[in-house]
Amino acid sequence: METTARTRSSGLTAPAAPVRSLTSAVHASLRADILTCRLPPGEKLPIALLAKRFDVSLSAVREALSRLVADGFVISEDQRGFRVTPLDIRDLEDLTRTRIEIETLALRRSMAEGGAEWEANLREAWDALRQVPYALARQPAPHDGSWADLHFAFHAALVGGCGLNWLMRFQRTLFEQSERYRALARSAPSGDERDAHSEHLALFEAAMDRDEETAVSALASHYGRTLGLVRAGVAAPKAP
Amino acid sequence: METTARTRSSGLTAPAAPVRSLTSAVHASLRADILTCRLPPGEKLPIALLAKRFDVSLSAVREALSRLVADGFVISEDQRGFRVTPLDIRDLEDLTRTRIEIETLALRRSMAEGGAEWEANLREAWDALRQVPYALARQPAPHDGSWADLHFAFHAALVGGCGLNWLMRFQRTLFEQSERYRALARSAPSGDERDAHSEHLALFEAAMDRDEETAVSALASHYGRTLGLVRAGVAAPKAP
DNA sequence: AAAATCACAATAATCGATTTTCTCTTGACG
DNA sequence: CGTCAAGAGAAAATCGATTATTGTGATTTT
Repeated sequence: METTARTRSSGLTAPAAPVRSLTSAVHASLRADILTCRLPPGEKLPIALLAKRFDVSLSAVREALSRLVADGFVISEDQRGFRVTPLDIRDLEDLTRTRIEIETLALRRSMAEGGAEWEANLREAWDALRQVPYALARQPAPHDGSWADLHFAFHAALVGGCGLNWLMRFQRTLFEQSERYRALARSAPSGDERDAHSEHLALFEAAMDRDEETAVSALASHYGRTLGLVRAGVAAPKAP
Repeated sequence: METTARTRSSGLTAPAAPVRSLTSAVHASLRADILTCRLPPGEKLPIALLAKRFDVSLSAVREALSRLVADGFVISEDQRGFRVTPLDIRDLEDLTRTRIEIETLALRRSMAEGGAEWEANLREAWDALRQVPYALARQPAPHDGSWADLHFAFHAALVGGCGLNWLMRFQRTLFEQSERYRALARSAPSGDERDAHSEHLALFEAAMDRDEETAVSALASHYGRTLGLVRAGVAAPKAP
């Protein structure tokens, strides 16, 4: 029963493995570039070019791309290669609503069934997150201990007591997908000025108090705010 | 606004594309074998062997396997190759509970918000399903118009009015994962003797009546029954 | 001038050879 | 006896070459 701190790769960043294959390395690198929008949505991903850039063979790139397709970050069409999955505002709305639905579900279950272990993990995640200033959220890439990484860990800990692995997997998928929209919003001129700290704090306290209604509404407004910010950011994208 | 009957690839079987690349063909074939447990859970998938069997190169197989990893039907470990994702009873329970949670959510939304189009699609899916005897569920592989295919289409239609694409995607994922357990149960000596027809009928009628509570409980017991059958089937697997 | 056609360049898909990493066996050593 | 280590064999990962497809733009046809 692996419980607490191990390698402390909180989650968002690549799984524990310290890169055991070239393919994995390329996959991780591309993934980070996509998550942060350094590789913009819709961008063509020419295999030969990438192979040169990473100094590996075509096959390695191809397989890395296949994995990204699996993750939903890249799309492929037979005979027409790969491209970064496009983003659009309609998808973001769908994503956000689904996120609220799923996490509400999971959060309720966690609060109802979560034991001491859940509480401990949640507190730990919150303690770690609170110490990193939100300003660092713009860090180039997520890595162990980065704000993005701790942010994910916090939200994962919130629903970590629900007892349903599949639900948590979906939560993760949705979180990662949203990450790209967040990156987009951050790069926009309007920036994102928000008090993430107090939003998270409210969430944390309501959860620890097992106050379902407060927690659930805090969650919904937290995500609603994210949606608003991204919408504003996308509406006024930086000049080409 | 693509609405009604087109190619009528109801869903479970491979997407419309008539196999545009070798890789896609291998992927589809392996996928079908895994879904039906012709390739048993946990089975090693040696690349060279598969390449010979399908008469294609290593790369093609490798990429097909990568895609299956994405689908969750295959797992891979760097340097140690691929194997069919194992099944276990704990996962099935998780899967079933999550399924009930998610579909309940989606079904409620559909009933609350679904319009005439939703009703029409649902009726169409039900009419198609009711005409195929459940006995044919044992058909070797899902294909357009097979019971498995129509069964999926029916459940997809049920939640098709929820308005959340992500939720529907998850519904699909869960359905496909369950398909493997169903196959397992069918192959077991205890078989699965059940009145799927009336279970589906009850579901259909409650949904059309917009009777949320009845529909939701019908859904839960429908899946609960599936769980029970599979459990029985797995407990008494056919001899090695 | 617009549409259809053809040849060429660019890019993706596929292949089979080569290199690297694991795994299993055999035998020495504690 | 059980543990550990070296080495042969098997399998996976990687590579770069080859083949097939697509897209483009010039050329021809209506």
